[in-house]
Amino acid sequence: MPIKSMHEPTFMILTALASGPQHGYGIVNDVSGISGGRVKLRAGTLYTALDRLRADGLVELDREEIADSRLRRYYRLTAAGSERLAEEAARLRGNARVAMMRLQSNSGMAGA
Amino acid sequence: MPIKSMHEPTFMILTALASGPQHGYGIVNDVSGISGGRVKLRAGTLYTALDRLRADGLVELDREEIADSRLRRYYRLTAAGSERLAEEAARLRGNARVAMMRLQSNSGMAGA
DNA sequence: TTGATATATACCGAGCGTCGGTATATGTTT
DNA sequence: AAACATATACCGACGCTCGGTATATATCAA
Repeated sequence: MPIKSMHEPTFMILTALASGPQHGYGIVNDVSGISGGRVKLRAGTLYTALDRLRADGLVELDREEIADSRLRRYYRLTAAGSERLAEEAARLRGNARVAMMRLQSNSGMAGA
Repeated sequence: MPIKSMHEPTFMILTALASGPQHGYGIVNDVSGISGGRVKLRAGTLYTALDRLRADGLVELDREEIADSRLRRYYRLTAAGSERLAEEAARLRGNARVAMMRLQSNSGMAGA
């Protein structure tokens, strides 16, 4: 069966991890930055997604640290996670391309 | 509030209509084609989405025809629908770009 | 002529992922 | 003392899609 399409928050989490391991809160901030403030990950979304991505083998635990007596749990992309993200990115780019081409070739059609 | 992100089937329906009015079944076939067979719109998804998009003012009824004693209901993008699709396409392209850049700069990191 | 496939519309329950809120806990800033 | 940032995690509600079903006509194959 064809690969099911991914939601934006999930895609952004994988993208955040594509530049190296990060902990949950770091992902939230990174995603906010790379999306121009558009995607504000909710705690519920983040940790639910992280658990799901781990179960799917796309993300795994990197290490745990204690910073200022607060736990930091770092996650990283697996090889499968990188592949999956690459596929998704290619799909998004393709979809964007088709839409833009069609919009452009019909840009002057109002009322025609 | 920021514009909520759109799911792939919805995006594809708008894209299909970006090249001109089409009826429901035509949209299904068009979307299958432009997605390389990846997105097979279900009847439930299509008509539910069409109703929602009409309620949101992104799509409107174009005309109705009878072909071979079967009803054909044509839909078209509104100006708001075109704008919305353009925004979405730009967003997708941006997301794909960030993901690809990050994957590329980390392409040789396995085991590092 | 019976069944399968294509065209064409539409509804419905189930499932999944996100949203929004809440809880817990520590450190810093006002 | 209150507010805010850091940091994790759970939970109910909501929305969109999935998968199945229903209806109806036309064509094509067994």
